Amino acid sequence: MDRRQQKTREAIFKAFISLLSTKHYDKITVGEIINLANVGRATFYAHFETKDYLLKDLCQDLFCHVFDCATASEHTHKHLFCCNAPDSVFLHLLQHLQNNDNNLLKLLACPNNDLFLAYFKQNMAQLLLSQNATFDFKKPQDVPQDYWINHVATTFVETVKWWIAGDMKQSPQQICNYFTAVI
Amino acid sequence: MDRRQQKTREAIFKAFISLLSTKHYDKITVGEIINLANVGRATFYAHFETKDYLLKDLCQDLFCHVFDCATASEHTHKHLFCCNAPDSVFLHLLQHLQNNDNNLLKLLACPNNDLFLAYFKQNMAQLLLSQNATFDFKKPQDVPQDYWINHVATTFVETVKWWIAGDMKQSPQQICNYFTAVI
DNA sequence: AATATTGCCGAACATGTTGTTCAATATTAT
DNA sequence: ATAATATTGAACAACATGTTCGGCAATATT
Repeated sequence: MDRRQQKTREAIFKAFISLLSTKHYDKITVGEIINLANVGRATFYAHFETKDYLLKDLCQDLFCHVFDCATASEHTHKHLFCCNAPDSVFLHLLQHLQNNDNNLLKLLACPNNDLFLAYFKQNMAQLLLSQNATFDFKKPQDVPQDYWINHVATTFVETVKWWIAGDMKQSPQQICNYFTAVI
Repeated sequence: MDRRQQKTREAIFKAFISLLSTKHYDKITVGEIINLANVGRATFYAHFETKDYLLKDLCQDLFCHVFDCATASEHTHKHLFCCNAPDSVFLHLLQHLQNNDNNLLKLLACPNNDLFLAYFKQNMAQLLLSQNATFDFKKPQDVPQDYWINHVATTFVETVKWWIAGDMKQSPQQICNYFTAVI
């Protein structure tokens, strides 16, 4: 890809993230984004059809990386999955979050950024499906599978939100314990 | 209150609910609302500062009624709470939902109506706090109280969402069972 | 019943946002 | 070098917001 495209794309992403951390998604205008990104109006629309697509693309980039890491870790540090610790994929994600990889933290802390959280949840559910065998044994017998998946994904996202809202005073391990305690 | 005010207020609420059930909150314009409600522009703004306040007021009206019912039921049909059935307040709410009281269903089924769901959750959490003694015994010992409250409220809201998304094929009792199974 | 108060109307208005277009310019690839 | 491609910035129409106003209609007060 053209170096120019990369530069503007990243500038827009960066400006967007920065704005998201200070105000609600709905209240951010394209004008603000392009000002902060120092990019022409026409350029913005050459990259992103609308603001909604910008968020979508950003999420795709972000989650693609994080969750690829998570699944890749099956191979790279497989030990996490081999020692009777079926929750470790969660722990792993929490540690990523604590390191604030990819500014995910900023976005999760945004006031009411529901669209973003929906994408997060969606990716979680997908991950859970693929990891199905690993944690399946926990599921109560008489509950539908999709209900269960949705519940676990939701609970994880909510747990993270709660963690961040409280300034992340607990360790990832501690949070992971809370999470597994209620699941 | 003046009869005229009531009429327009209700007309606006009705139009708003109707629109919400067909499209996303963000995409609804004040113009559409006043057209459907058959109300002048200035009148709308005499009643509601902005569209956000309209939603807020609507939620207040709705939840105030539903949750007042729920807490009032402690007195009116106290039997629900006296027979070793600490989950019955949930069942009670689910039955309300199935009857589609106050069009709550329509609103819950809306695509991505996160603000509304946030209000719902908030009220749930409040209810849980007030009912604390009733269900407290379920809480895992080593988990913070506010984390637990948030978790239960979230799970309930998600359960309802899942129920509605699947066209409410299960009975309230069945849903209540799922809910208690995962909690 | 007469009067004062209050709410409604609807049109017009300033303001701001969106998404498109276009010609000029700068950067990259061949 | 030259062709292809990305960026710019300004201008534009279309639309949404929230305010203002004088005239009108429904209520409340006496």
